[in-house]
Amino acid sequence: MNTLEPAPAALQTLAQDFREALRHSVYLVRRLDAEGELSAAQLSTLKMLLGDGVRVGEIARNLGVRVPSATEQIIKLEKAGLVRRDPDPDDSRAVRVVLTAEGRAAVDSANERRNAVMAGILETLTDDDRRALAAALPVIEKINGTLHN
Amino acid sequence: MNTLEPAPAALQTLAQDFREALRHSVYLVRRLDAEGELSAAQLSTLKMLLGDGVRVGEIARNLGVRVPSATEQIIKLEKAGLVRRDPDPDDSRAVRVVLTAEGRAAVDSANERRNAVMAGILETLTDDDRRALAAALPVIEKINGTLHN
DNA sequence: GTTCATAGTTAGGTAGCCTAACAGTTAGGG
DNA sequence: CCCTAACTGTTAGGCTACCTAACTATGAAC
Repeated sequence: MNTLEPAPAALQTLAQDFREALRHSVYLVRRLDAEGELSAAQLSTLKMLLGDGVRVGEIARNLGVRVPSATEQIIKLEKAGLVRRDPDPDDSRAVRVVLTAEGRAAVDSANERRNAVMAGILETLTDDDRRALAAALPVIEKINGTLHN
Repeated sequence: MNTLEPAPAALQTLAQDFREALRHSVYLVRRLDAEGELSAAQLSTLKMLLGDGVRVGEIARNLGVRVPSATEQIIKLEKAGLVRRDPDPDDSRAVRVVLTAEGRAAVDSANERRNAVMAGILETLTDDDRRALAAALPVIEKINGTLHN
């Protein structure tokens, strides 16, 4: 659209290719998550709780989902004994979700298992490949950051 | 685990970081798909049909889903008038799924819209960022390729 | 010409997301 | 004060996209 850009065609191509790569990666993420005791959504939720108690709204915002979706995950996790819902001392409307000891253990083991699978894949790459990947990571994170408005 | 590796810790870290980046990217993909006339699953299915007629099993394999899931998508697309199911002349058990003219148009427009959004994001990066990203793309594709067994 | 394998559909179930409607709590203005 | 508006979270109901199991129909092998 903008003829002042140096190489708009290259940008389009990169956009297309990157988008395609991400689309395929969704399947990879799916496979990493498939054989786990914890679903992707649950693991993401738990990870967020590693600090102190977190409110439901904040969990939803960080996950990029609506509040009811976060509530749903939290209820499942609570039933599984991985989180606890404490009343917020400062605001009795709010809830502070905190990890239980089991929850913490579950995060650790799920993370380790997934990382091991990914490390296994990365092991098959060349050093140059891994360097290129590492160099692009901050960029990908920057792109992902676009989401947080 | 393997002490013979030159830098196992770095590999673990890269695995962890890359996994994290991909996990976040799922939300980006979700956003790209959200405001579209075509769902992600439908667009992926349609894209695969740009060549000649493709069999249901092949579509499922390429999408990384089971055959009934592919059937389900195809039926929806057929109802929307975007694909046709022709009998396979060589094997009457099989079905050849082909794009209709509307289907082709839908792929094009959906692709263009999504690419434009992604290009808009990439535009905000530096040249170095884009170079790093472009360099990593083949690596990411290689990793994704791991899926196809 | 049974028997076994293969291609696809149908049926029924689950996870994870959504919006709309609700209940309880807080905060501000008359 | 209290009444209204804003906010936090839950409940209810619905959708999409996946799954497994069971089925139909055709093809292949012997």
